[in-house]
Amino acid sequence: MSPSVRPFAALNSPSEAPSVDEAPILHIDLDAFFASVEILDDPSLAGRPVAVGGGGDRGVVASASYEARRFGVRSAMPSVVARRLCPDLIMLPGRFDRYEAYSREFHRVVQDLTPDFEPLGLDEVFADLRSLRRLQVRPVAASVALRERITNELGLQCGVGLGRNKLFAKLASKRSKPLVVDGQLVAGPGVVWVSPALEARWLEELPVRALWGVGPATAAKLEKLGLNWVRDLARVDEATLAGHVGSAMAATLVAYSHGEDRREVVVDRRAKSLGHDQTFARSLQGLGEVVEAARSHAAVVARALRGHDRVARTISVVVRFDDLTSVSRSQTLSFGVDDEVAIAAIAEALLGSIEIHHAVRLLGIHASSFLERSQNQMQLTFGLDPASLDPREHAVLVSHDRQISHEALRDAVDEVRQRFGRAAVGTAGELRESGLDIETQRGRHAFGPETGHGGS
DNA sequence: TCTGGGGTCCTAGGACCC
DNA sequence: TCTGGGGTCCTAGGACCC
Repeated sequence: MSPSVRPFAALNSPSEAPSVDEAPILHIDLDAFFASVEILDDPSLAGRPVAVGGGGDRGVVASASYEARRFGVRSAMPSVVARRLCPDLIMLPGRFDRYEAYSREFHRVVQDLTPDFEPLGLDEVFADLRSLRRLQVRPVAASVALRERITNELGLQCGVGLGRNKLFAKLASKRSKPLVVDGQLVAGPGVVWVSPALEARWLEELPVRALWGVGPATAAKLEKLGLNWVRDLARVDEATLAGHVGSAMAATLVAYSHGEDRREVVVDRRAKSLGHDQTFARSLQGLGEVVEAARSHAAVVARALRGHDRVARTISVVVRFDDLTSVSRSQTLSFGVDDEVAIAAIAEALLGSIEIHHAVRLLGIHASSFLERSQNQMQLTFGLDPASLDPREHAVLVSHDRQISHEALRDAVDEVRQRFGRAAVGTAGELRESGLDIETQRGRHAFGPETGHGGS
């Protein structure tokens, strides 16, 4: 059931146009973004069912054109299913450099309206309009102009939502979009404002699943409690709810059910982690193949870290088996790394502690606990008496070389192995037998269990 | 129909410090 | 002999978002 609230229908009525204080938060969402970029770059695709995503047996749809959606194709749907629903579906692998380029242009247009905006992924933005109060900016007029510029300058369609907070702005932008009804495409209103007077009516008709943060698992828990609608949440005891969904989620849900959302528009959100995951078309068999894959993963992560001018103190690995169970391991170092040999060494030691009992369909390596690269050495020395440090770690500090010392890294790898006991060491031995020792990669680093620094 | 890859945040338990 | 409470950091796993 959908809320019986008209979209903002009076764009030409100044008396109904909200002020910045009535509609301070704006949310824009580009329509079918990846698929639309593909169609712009290849106009022969226009009017045809196009999806971007993984094409193989294990792929999913990342973005689907409205023509594809008429057949029921949706984001996150397995590609196998999508092709079944739409045999003529044109499945494209995705060109993220292009999407990033369009995304930058998108942000440039938003920037012209206000610098107070927060991107979410490549195709969405929240903006806080309050700094425009004194410029007499009217949110609806600004939204209409924004849509026009995005259409004219980028060739992309989008929907805009306006509301008192992020919760309502996002609900509104969703309502602004085109809709597929009985296989037919119905145009959306383009700009929707949830006026404060109508907030309660919007919430009244909304299923819990429509709220930010409520996915399949939480929705199932709520359903068991008889909580299917947002209005049900408004009457629930928060402490009781917390017993089922955790205290943070309970507080958030109860607040949302009353139309309250304290989330700010955060302008300079900096990444807190960065990683690379890959699902293999053919699952990997045994530790040797997994370790080999980890090398190239480490190189990807290292490049990304350097691209962001960061070093990471924490390296994590995640392995997903064919039975879809996952295991992760992580290690936090006393220093940051951004070097593929170092990341590979830590990752391999962590992988050595995982029992590879099934074929491996996914491997991920992630980096977090960032330091500014320029701070790495200083961070270590600040407040520390070098005399209290392990002499080998001290060697890192006194070296002004950006590269973490051989010895410090070897100690870190040893620490991983100590944490996980003999099994990890034994597994590392297997690595050597499989000829995958890390010293093969660069020649001067060797982190075998007992070899010390070998190398050529 | 059977689940990607980029991320964020939360939780619970344990270690450690004061 | 048996036992505090708060705070921080780390780890593993889970859920969610685009």
